[in-house]
Amino acid sequence: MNSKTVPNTATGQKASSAHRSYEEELREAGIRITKPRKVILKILTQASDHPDAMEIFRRAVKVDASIALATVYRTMKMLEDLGAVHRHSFEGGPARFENADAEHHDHLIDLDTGDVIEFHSERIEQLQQQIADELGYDIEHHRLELYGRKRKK
Amino acid sequence: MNSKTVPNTATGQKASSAHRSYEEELREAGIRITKPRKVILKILTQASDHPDAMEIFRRAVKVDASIALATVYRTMKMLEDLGAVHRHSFEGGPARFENADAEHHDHLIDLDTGDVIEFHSERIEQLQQQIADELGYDIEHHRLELYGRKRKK
DNA sequence: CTTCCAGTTGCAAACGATTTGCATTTGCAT
DNA sequence: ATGCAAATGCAAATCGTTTGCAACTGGAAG
Repeated sequence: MNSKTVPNTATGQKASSAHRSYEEELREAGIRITKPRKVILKILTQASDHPDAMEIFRRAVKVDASIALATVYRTMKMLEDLGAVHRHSFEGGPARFENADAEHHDHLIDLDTGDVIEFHSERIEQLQQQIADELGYDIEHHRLELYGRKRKK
Repeated sequence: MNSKTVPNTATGQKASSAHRSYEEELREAGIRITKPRKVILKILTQASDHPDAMEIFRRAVKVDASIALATVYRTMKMLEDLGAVHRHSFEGGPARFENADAEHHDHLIDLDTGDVIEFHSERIEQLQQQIADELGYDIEHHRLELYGRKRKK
């Protein structure tokens, strides 16, 4: 009860089916695969929502009570630097993460539930590009978030 | 060295010329106009950039050394609730504020300098609206930020 | 132009999210 | 098995922001 992929392509299986497993990525990058990391990576692989660090920590502790919150933060930072996950800082709240290997998309955040719905508009992307061009800038990345509530009726 | 309005309509005078002065707004809302508030409001009226609370505080202290940072935060919250200023939380950094009575616009943040360039695309607004419609949502507000660097050459 | 008190203030302590220092483990290449 | 840089857990530190509280002050009422 926290996130949905909207173009709703297939039928709701594990939304974030990593193409290349996280462990493979770490191995390729020459980064150690430790016990706490395994736990966190598994949680991320199974997650179909956009959990924040504390939520990941809660799920991790259930598997291995000795894992520290700091390790979750360190691991998420590592994965972000590696490009394996994306960090989103929605309105005020804590940063929330999602697997990076999905196609690019933006988010609509349900103000009542916190649910995150993903969407994508090629047309908007083009317009953004065009605007940056006109302003003489190269876009590194962007952020488009719609905040709203389910339409009544 | 921190913000520019891009459509660059007129020649760079006080970018945020409040239509209705802040003091008028407070008065109308039945909110007291105190000494520290006067200082902060003046700073905001003169600001042509998007200062954060600490920056507003620094400028305020030059005028009246006894002003507290907490007062700046409280005043900004008050103005935001009043709808007189907009709060933007760009990438990680602290919240930055701007006068609310300009026409709606989005932002391009210069990753090298922190400068904020404003832009507006009616077409993008329409597309966002359309997307929300399709998803069955009413947009409360949105956030579109482009992060980039000045194009080389 | 006093009086009065709810609204405001300054200050310091509390906060939530995240990061960091450090001494202790632990992957994993040898 | 061995060695050591990398990673961990823990606690303390940081950053931006909020809050409790006692002292202070606009500005409406007299």
